[in-house]
Amino acid sequence: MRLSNTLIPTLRDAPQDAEIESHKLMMRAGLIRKLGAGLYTFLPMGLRALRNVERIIREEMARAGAIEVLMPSLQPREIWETTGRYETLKKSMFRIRDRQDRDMVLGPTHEEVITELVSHELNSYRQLPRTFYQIQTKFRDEIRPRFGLMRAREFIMKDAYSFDLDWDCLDRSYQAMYAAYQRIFERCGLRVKIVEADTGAMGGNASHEFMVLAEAGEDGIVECESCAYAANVERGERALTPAVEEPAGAGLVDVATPNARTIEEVSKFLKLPARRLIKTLIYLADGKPVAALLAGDRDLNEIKLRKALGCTELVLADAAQVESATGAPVGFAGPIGLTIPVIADAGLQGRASLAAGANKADTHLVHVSVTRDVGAARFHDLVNAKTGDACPRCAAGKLREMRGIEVGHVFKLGTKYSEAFHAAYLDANKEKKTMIMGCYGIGVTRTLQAIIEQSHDENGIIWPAGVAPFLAAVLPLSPNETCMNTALKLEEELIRAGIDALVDDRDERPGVKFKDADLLGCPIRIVVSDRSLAEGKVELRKRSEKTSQLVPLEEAVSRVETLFS
RNA sequence: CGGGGCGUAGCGCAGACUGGUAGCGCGUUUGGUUCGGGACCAAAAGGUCGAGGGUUCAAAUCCCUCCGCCCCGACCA
Repeated sequence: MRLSNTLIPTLRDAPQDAEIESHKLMMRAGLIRKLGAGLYTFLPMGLRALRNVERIIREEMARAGAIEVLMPSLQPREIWETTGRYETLKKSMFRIRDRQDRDMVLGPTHEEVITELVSHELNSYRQLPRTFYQIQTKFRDEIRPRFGLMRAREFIMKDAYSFDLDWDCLDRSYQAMYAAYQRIFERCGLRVKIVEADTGAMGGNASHEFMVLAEAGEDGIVECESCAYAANVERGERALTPAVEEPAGAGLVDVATPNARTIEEVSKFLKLPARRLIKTLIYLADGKPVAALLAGDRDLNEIKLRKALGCTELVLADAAQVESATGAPVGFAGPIGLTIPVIADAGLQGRASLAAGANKADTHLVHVSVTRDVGAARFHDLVNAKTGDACPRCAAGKLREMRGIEVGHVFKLGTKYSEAFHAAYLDANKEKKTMIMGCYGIGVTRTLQAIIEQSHDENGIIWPAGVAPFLAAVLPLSPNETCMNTALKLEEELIRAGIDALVDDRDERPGVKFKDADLLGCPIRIVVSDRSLAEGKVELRKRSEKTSQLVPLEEAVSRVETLFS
């Protein structure tokens, strides 16, 4: 491909709305352009790389025995009502009406569609197990689209669904997908961390996320320094050092703490470290107030709290609700004397000599003993694990926090969807059984951006060979016909060898071509110029390396081939 | 949805407080010189200043309404 015959609009400066490196580079290298919030056009370079990711996925899905289908994005409301998700996902779905006033949705995912299909088409144990997948555009009305393709409103996803005979069978399907995912991300040049994940609203009982470690990642991860344990913070646990009962000590004392509301202010005022304070948060669980207790140096995990309470809706109480529940303004809530239910983080069990709000304006209590003063509370794991906590799996390990971009997610779903759609089969004994499902997603467009986030330098993108839009960039440097013709001939030979090459045939100075070549990030750069041509040679350089080598012109193609064999 | 910020040429920005009819760098076009890490000289094109309304002799600038975009938070398969 000649650069002058395509559209690769590189930018010297990144648009001001691009925040993270990968987003800036996708804009600067002319991969994508924005149409609106969370809506992007793929330009030729972006599309070529995207197709490469898709190709890798298709190859690995085929190897794992999954079957490709393509389902509609536009879906009738009814199938969403079948599973009750028309209500639960209402806010995140784009909903539209057709000319007959029928309610439709733009599919945010396809469990309903595939299960509806399978319920009609598969009905014998002889036809199972089966795994279907598609690569399809999804639509989600994200509260806040951000970071380019990382969280878009329209994006491409590979989603796969397994239909199994029983739970053992599901385990095998799950394993096959898990292994396929490892291969896919490896071939994409990504280093991924596989973590235990929360199953969220999808239901099901086991789940792993494939995370690309990156500072810009939206997900928090905790991992053990010495064993294999790693989990999304949504679910990550910590080992509790056996609850040593601290002596209760002196009785409760009121202390005036004027205007000290936050943990930081109270800590400073009482000269106590945050971990000796009890943070009391008032929540409304399905509309009813409840107090959640945790140590001052901890962050509450709402997913854990919701599970512990067994409620569906959980919102932090507003100032008025806090005041009516505790009798004190926000900042002075404490567990003692509360009439609402109290639930406490297990890490507080046995602790003493703590401080807590007194449920009275400008007042805190000191010498609080959890056992003596808050004994009636229920204890559950309610907080996020953090760096330095003990590993829940191995004795010695300490946890550390990291951030990641979720590029893949595998779930054991169970029967939530197969039951709703009566996806069942007859077994060898003519008994009717419900299929067991798994589902497996890869954010394809997000993966593309994650590759750039993980593989770039100050000059631009460094494409891994498997996904590069072009494997080689050919730069005719000298402004004469010999040089240009040599470059074009080289391109032909590369194509004949099955290597996609991009020839920078623009009438530009060397510096411009070098800068753009670095920005575009093709794995191999071939410089053709009078200087080396005089000796019958061209210059080869890997994008990932600083040094180049001179090779005879006629050997150039074979040298490129060996670099990637 | 709450908080904050932004919207002026393709991109990055100044001008706004203190109203007087729009500017800089890069990019683009033409001509010339140049040619190994974003060249130089000369000439030029390109803007309903996000939209609508108001105040004023006069609005990019002041006021009101709306729209779009970004960040933090809440939220979320």
